[in-house]
Amino acid sequence: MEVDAKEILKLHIAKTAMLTDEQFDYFFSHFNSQSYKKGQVVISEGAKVDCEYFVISGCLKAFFINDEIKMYILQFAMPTWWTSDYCALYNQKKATINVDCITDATVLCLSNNDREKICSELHQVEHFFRWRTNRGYIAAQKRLLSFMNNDTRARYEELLALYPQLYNLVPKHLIAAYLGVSRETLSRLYNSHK
Amino acid sequence: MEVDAKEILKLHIAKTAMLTDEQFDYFFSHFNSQSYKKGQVVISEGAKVDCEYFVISGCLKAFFINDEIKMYILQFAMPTWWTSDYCALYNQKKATINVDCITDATVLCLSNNDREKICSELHQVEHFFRWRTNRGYIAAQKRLLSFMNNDTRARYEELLALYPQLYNLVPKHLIAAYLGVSRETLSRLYNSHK
DNA sequence: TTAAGAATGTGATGTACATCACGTAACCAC
DNA sequence: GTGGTTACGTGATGTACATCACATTCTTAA
Repeated sequence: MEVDAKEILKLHIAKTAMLTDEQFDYFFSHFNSQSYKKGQVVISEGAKVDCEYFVISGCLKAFFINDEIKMYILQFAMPTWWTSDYCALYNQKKATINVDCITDATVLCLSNNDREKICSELHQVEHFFRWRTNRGYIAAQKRLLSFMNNDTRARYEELLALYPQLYNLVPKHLIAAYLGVSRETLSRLYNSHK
Repeated sequence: MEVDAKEILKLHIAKTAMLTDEQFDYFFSHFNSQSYKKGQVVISEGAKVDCEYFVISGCLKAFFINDEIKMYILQFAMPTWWTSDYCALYNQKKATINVDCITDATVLCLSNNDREKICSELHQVEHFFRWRTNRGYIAAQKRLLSFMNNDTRARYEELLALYPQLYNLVPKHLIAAYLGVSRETLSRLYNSHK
């Protein structure tokens, strides 16, 4: 399992950065493996945020709760995805969002300090994180556009096209929370024909 | 003017990265200064995207046109902001969004190739761009949350709190296009008391 | 100076959604 | 198995918004 996780991260990094085996081993030595049960909380609003998380297996969600009532999902985190409360992490603030596990999950944790340390020690690691964040930025911008431009049905179909696994993996009210509509509306949507 | 621009960029970079004067001069040598008139197009959909733009003066907008009808504004770019079609730029694709000038403007252009070149040559430059993108990512995520969570009035007030200059600088239908509502709705919104 | 085009206001009407309310079915714990 | 919680469907009603239509100013160019 440990070995698997290391291999998964290695392949993931190799797509963007060139690291020698020794460099990668050094890089990897800063990660801690962690296992969670379905429903377990990883980051909770108001708490201190120390780490970001690289998902090895399972599925997490990053979400915001408004007025203690409505939940909005910022991101589903599947294997090889990164997640955290980046706003809190990078600015050393208390968490404003929550992260928990939709299924049992294993992740690799990297602390903020260690990330900054290895980024300054290894230029290629800094390069990797620049590109990773870049892709995240582009994805967030696309989702923003989709929000403004498309109606709920189109966004629903877009989501399932992007993550076909999601339909069977997560309960529908979470999909609704990602799309930003009520579960009732989503239910009516895919039960009406077409 | 040239001197001003250089100084503005230098101060901007210094907030995130430590560059010696020679390093900064070298960095700066990759930028081209460019002036535009109000209404001039910087990037148009379907065209090749070569550069990103650092705004020295004036105000630009990055926007998407849907079905040749409705416009959605992704970003207003004010002095010391960066803008481009990053999706197209980083993936070497044709532009899917447009960028043009709301007012007369001067910018510093940096080509994709040159950015990658100086990023690999100067670790501190890579560091700068990682942080810049990071801030963009966090801002995009916040805006996404605001879209899901807040109604139009709250988003309108949020926008004006963030950019007080905007109210007098840009026509209201552009503010509506940023908020993702019709200009009629926005008009009714701030003309109804409260 | 004038004419044309933008930007803005405002009414009337339609609609996609939220919300509330209630019901049923599936899952889990003891 | 039984009771409790979670997931999910579906009707009725309300509302924030889009859309269309038209009037009014403000801007700009010839």
